[in-house]
Amino acid sequence: MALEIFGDRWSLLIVRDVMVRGYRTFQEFLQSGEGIASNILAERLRRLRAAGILSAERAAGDGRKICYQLTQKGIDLAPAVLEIFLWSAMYEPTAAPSAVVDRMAQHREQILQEVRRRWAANDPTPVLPRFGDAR
Amino acid sequence: MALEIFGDRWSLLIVRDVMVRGYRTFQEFLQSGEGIASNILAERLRRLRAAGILSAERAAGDGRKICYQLTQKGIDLAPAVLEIFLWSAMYEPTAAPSAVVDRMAQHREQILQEVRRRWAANDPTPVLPRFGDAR
DNA sequence: TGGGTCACTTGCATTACGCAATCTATTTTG
DNA sequence: CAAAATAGATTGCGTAATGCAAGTGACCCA
Repeated sequence: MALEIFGDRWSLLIVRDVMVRGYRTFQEFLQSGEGIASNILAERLRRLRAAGILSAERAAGDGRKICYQLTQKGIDLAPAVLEIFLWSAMYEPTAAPSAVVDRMAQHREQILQEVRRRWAANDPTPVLPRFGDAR
Repeated sequence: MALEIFGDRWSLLIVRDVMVRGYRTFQEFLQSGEGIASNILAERLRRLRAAGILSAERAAGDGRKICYQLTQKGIDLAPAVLEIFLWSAMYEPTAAPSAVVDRMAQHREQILQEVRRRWAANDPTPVLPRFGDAR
């Protein structure tokens, strides 16, 4: 399995954040509340780019910011991310309300379509609210 | 997400091995060809038990062996493991033949049912052959 | 032009990991 | 029944990864 890439605590979390929370910049990842250190974040972003999962370009309008986005290879992780989320929500009491989760579990394809649509449209609107923290 | 549990290189690999390759004992995990060290394996098995994903009992017939099995919580990881496998197979050239993978991708539910059936029946027959190594 | 922001980088202490050897309990062999 | 073998796991030790705080250079804004 792809655990050379995801075999660590942060990489999949970054992918999820850009995928469903619409995060795009270093600061957003850094302040996402999971507590990743800045050097580790930089290293993971570099690794994800090297793996062809993220792409990066300077933000139009603010030359300091770098805008990270999922590649096709990256967005193709959506089903895996969704399944891990659903499992997590099923067994970790602090996550999203179970009614919401149940509904999500019954409409997997619909959710994936929406995630893919937002990716294609470059729409950073979060797919999910943050429910405390659904980590 | 459940990356306190899976945020490392080995835990998900162990779950996959017991889920689809039918591995049950310390030696089988150790010799699975991924190269995990014995101290790390012991620690991961302990952690997975503590997380309620694996259960362990002495093997009937040979009191030295310990037979690890997935709990309900563990087998519920099957969809996530499958999606990660499919993604991996899609993007890593060394994995299983693409015809096999394509067929799997089109019959997800069927495969999951088979995995669950073998779990319920305590049938250790591998679901997949090993294709070199589909890691 | 000065202060703030942004994406990192650096230095250093702590922790995790990989490897080989070792230990205990149990089983098999002679 | 004693000796060798096997299974699961632990220990010691060197290396790599991680966390934390501080710093750097490019860029933006008043």
